[in-house]
Amino acid sequence: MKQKITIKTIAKELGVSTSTVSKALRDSHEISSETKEKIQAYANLYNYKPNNLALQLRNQKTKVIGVILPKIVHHFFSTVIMGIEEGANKKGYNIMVCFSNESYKKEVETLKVLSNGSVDGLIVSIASETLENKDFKHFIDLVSEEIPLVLFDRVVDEILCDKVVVDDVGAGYKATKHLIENGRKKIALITTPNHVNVGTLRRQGYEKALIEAYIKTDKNLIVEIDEKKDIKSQIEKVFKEDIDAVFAVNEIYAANSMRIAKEKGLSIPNEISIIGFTDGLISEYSSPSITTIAQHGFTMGIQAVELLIERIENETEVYRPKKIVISSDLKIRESTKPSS
Amino acid sequence: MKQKITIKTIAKELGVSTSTVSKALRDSHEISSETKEKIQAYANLYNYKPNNLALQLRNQKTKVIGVILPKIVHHFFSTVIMGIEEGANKKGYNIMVCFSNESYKKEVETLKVLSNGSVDGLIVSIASETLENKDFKHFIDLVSEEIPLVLFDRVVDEILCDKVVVDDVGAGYKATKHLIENGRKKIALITTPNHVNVGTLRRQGYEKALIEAYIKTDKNLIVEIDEKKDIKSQIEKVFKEDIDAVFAVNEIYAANSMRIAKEKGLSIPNEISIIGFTDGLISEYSSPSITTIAQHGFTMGIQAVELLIERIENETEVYRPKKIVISSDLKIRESTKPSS
DNA sequence: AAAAGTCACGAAATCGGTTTCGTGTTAACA
DNA sequence: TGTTAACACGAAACCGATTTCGTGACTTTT
Repeated sequence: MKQKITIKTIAKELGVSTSTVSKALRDSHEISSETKEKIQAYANLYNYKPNNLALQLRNQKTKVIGVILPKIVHHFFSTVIMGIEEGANKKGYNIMVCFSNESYKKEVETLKVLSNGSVDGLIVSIASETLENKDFKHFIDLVSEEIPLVLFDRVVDEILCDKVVVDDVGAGYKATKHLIENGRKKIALITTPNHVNVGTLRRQGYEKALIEAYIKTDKNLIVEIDEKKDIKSQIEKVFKEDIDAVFAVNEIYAANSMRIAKEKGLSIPNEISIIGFTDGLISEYSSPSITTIAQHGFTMGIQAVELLIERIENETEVYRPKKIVISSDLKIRESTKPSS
Repeated sequence: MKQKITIKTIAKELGVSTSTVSKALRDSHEISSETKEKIQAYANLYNYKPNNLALQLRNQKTKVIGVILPKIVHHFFSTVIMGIEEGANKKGYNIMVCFSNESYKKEVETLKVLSNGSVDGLIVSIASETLENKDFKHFIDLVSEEIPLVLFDRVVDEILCDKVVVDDVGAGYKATKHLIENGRKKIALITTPNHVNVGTLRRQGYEKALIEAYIKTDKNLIVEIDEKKDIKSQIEKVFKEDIDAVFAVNEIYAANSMRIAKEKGLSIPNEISIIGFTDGLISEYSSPSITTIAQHGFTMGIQAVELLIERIENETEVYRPKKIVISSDLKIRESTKPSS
């Protein structure tokens, strides 16, 4: 990189001190207008830009927010990032995005690197491996260092910090209830393994709706997907049962279910109704389009970042963790309708 | 944030100088093993972590790469980010992601902020507004400041820097040729406005394939989508023409075309074949699944970041801009087949 | 004319590290 | 015993900004 022009260069070149240059550039009243003009002209001419690192070091703040996500090729996380970025930008912050790729080890490392002063605060959604092995020490350390932290979507009670979550139980309930109201009784649930708690919560909602309708939950209708194996073949099994609806906890599972249903010659939504989660492009553009629970990722991002910046900028306040619950909406499309 | 422990704290506490602490922590031979152990033990106990900002300022490098994208809720850009992140991480870099949201103004601002010393180099895909008004001064300034810059996908000749692009002409040619080989003759092209040059290039490939097959290009079969208006209604117009195939330059246009075809009761791929661009989830999961040109976003990301880091770490070299062309593959699925 | 106040600027500390160079003490060698 | 070398550590400069405090030169007041 080309040698950058600094305050020192300007000072030497114009025969003044660095303090004078600094003050002149910040338009201080201490400096005569003559000198100011001279310095400002010079700075403009050589396109002087103050070095961010120096400012960050001196001010003890970076105006950067670290974001750690499990993955990104996923409509929900993409929209959350958009929200975070927009909210951050509005307050003059930039974001530094990293991915854990669902790996515990990478999460720990990334957290360590970012918490060394590179960022003023962090927004994280926990990696599934971490959720599985239940080791949250890296987060707890972070909290005890009092580095502002907001968890979203995938959160756990063990970590005492601000959180933004979807009303997963309510969402699972809404989805299931919608199917029941459509006259469906044999509803399959395609969900994640138990340790990914959002899956568990959505399942609770599912079970609650069934109980209310006096339908016995049937374990054979519930599939916990192991993402390391082939997804489609795992879902196929449940189609051997007698079912008239599928509730999938994400878009991919829903799309796979639909494909299987079609292959089996089942008409959607007549013979079988399908409902998904995450209102992404697949749901919108598949045919029939898929009824989903819209998670409002953008809103979550905005809320998370606003909460975080609030913490960063008002650290005097007593620390009492907040939890924001975003309600989700049912978006009815073509893949569900009352059974005839 | 809690007062962080610094080298100075340790020095004072143990009655040594800061230089001694620094050396001890870096395991210098200048320090006696006694002293080293004492200092290291203390540092561990209080969980000392060196302040990144201080190091960055001193070393004059941040180990951060800035990435500016036009948008992210887009499968192609998501995969590129994944590639960039993975490549960066492998070399010990982190990435700072920003979005221009296709806006010229935001692109200029973001570029200014990031080039103030916050990053060692930049990877950018140009905003469409910038392409439209052809004002590249902010990029040219960047290059003249010798800040390492790699452009990808959306690039222009006016900016002299490293570039990573898809073989767009070739891809457009491959797609069109595939349709022609399938016996299609009346091929509609759904593309972007002219200023987005990837669209233009793909169109060149389309025209080349037509010419080779002695098919006259028909302007009525070409639609340039204005994304500010409703996409679907713009595409619908071309369906009033007599067509037997559609080549769409991205996934969204392809999905919309398919939807329209279905609504019109045209059978896919028999009566009409559809081919898209960007091998994303929509193409994979829609039914019929869509034949596409796979852009290899992940590879592009990796290549871009490797090129950039090469520049950052070997600045002595004479500067001769490189251009890497990633070839794209045709991924044949259900939406195309020979006409009977 | 002496005291007080204003103006315009510079010296130096600071942020948190690293690194060069210097120095006092002790051990080894001639 | 005098010289030299090795050892273990500290002082200070440096990265690039900001900011407090001090000061010399004038001007104004009494």
